[in-house]
Order: sequence, then structure tokens, then C-alpha cells
Amino acid sequence: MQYWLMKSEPSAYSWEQLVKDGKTGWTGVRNFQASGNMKKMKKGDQAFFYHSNEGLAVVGIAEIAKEYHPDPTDKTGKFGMVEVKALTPFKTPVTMKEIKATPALNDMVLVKNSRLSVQPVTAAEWKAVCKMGGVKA
DNA sequence: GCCAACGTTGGC
DNA sequence: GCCAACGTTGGC
Repeated sequence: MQYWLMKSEPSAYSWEQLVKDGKTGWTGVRNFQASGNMKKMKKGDQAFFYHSNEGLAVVGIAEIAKEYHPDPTDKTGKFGMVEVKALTPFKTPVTMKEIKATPALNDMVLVKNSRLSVQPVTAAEWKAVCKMGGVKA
């Protein structure tokens, strides 16, 4: 089981929308590192859903429903996509501010490389953030 | 709305 | 294959 973090601007696609849709195709990634991370995802892996720009917080947990395959919205054929489904909403969102205020979480990719939209999360980080969000890891 | 950081592109 | 220029992301 691997853990991940995926970012989305709420104005583009929010957690609330994913809950409503149940499942969505994670298209539009145009970054090799992010796309490469999606390639490593296995069905059943879990990912934090992070709201960037507005909210600035981890708001829930999604599960990888379909593994990496070509993104039909990418005309160049270089990038891929996965499908995710809503799994567990956080009781309380875990904000960037709180993450930065937690020494154990300062090595998160979210803090170190805030521009990467799909990133790995360690088991320890996963556990800590889940706890802060009020859900069981 | 600004600006720093970073990834990508393209000319050489 | 290098590197400058450019565009985009995202926190503040």
C-alpha cells in the first residue's frame, strides 16, 4: 500500500465535487514528475486530496480506482491519468499552516516542493495527517 | 495581485 | 547537451 497526495484548486475541481461524483478521471496533469508518480499508483492505494490556492488544506482521502493509462485530453500522448474515488472526508481539514507548524511534517513534499501536484506521502506522514484530520489511518 | 520557485521549451 | 527565456503554479 502506497500513499499519495493529489492537489486540485477547488475552483477547478473540489473535494465536494468528487464526493458528489463518487469517482473522477484525474486528467490534465502536464508534468512529468506528477505523471510519473501516477504511473506508480496501484489500485487501492490511498491519496490525500489537497485544496490548493483556496482552502490550502487536506480535506479528505481518495482511493485509486483505476491505474495509470493514457490521458485522452493530452494530444501529445506523453501524459497519463488515473481514476480516483472519494473514500473518507476529514472531520477537520488539515491546513498548510498546521502542517508547517508540525515539525514531523516539515519534510513533506507538500512543504518542500509545493508545486508538484501529485506526490508521495510516507506512512509516518500519512498517519500523522490522518490523526490531525480526525480520521483513522 | 504579487512574486518566488520551478519545469519546459527552443535556439545555439 | 547546455542554458536563457518563458510560462505556470501556488503560497502569501
